[in-house]
Amino acid sequence: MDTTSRYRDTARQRMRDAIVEAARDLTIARGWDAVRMADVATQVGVSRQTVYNEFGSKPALAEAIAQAETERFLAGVNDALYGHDDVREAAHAAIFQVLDEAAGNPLIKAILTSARGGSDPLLPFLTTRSELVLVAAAGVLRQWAADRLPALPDEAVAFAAETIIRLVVSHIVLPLAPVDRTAGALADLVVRLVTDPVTP
Amino acid sequence: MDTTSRYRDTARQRMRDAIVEAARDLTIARGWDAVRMADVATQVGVSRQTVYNEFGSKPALAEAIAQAETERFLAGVNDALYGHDDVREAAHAAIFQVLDEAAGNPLIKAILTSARGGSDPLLPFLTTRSELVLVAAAGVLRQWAADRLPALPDEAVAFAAETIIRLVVSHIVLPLAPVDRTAGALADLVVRLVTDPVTP
DNA sequence: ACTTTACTCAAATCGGGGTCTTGTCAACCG
DNA sequence: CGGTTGACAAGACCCCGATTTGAGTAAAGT
Repeated sequence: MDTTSRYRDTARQRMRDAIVEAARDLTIARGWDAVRMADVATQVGVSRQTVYNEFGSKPALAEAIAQAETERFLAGVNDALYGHDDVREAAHAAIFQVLDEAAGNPLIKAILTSARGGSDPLLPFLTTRSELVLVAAAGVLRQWAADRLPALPDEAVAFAAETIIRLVVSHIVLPLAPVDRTAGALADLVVRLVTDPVTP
Repeated sequence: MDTTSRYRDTARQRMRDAIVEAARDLTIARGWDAVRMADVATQVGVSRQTVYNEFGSKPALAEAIAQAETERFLAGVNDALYGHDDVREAAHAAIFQVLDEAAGNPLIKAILTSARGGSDPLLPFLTTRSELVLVAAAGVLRQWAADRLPALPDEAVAFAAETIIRLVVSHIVLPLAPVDRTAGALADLVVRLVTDPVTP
């Protein structure tokens, strides 16, 4: 029974993931309001009722999409940061990755930039999520700094993290230079923020 | 005739200014789409036809409003910068002034933040203007830096200016701390960007 | 367990009639 | 002349029923 229930759960989980993924793809393709629960079900190959059994409502499904996308995004940032020993290289990799993903993934872009007054026709409730993601991203950066730059005072880390996040979002919203150039400039700024003597 | 035409021109200019000011006030009060050309005319005390004679169309009037507001804004930044000898004080004054004005003046806020996907119901064509204003603001900062910090290389000035502008806009869009605290933190950052040794 | 079918109901969509605004013109005044 | 007034066509906008769509629920089938 243990194994059975475990199997059941993983199968169920697989189905949930498939539904979320299908809904995600449809959302990217046509926008959330044009996504029909029936379409999602058909695409996955289950019945509409099953989708309702799993997620309960359309907003709940949207929430699941947002959550999954957020986790993927934060994991990506985390991996980029920890994938390099040099501070500048780590910062560059993470910033580049975010800029690149935002350029190609409308969902991520919407999540990261919907905090503003912008009324994206996509997911109206991402406005709430946006702050959560930005706060979570700041947490990732702070954790990484605590691991790799333990000498840096918390205050300096917090300011650097917030500043870099704001600048990255700003460059997503209004890109002026190519992505790698921007990533390079911001990575340099990170180094300066992090190696600078504290304010006298 | 010289004096006559000059007088005519200043009278005309006064009327144009009055029309723009009235239209600006109405826009702030009710939003641009709710502004009727007839209301503007009545408020100034001229006929609707006169407004059309002066500006030609409603979009053209909007353009005039945006231009006037932009000039006032940039002049304010300029004055704040040149009103202090100390770099930190000058930066603080300018940043504070912009944050404060954006908080209280919806037009300025719209102009500064409409570049993004944000579909403000106010002036849809400010999207174009936004970039112009930000570029112009960068120009003001660069000129000031050239006057007050001639030793600083152009490249460093350009990066510092763009970075500060992006951060200020970011704090307008998503304010987290009180205005004076934000202004203080950004002013400190200006000092660091400006006094830092260049990248080795 | 999942599917199928059948149903309710709220909200979005559509259409059309009327109103309001813009933009233009010409006649009129000081 | 510079401004006002009144009139007017064209198009945008608004209100309001009629219709359709799609979310959500229930129950029976397999």
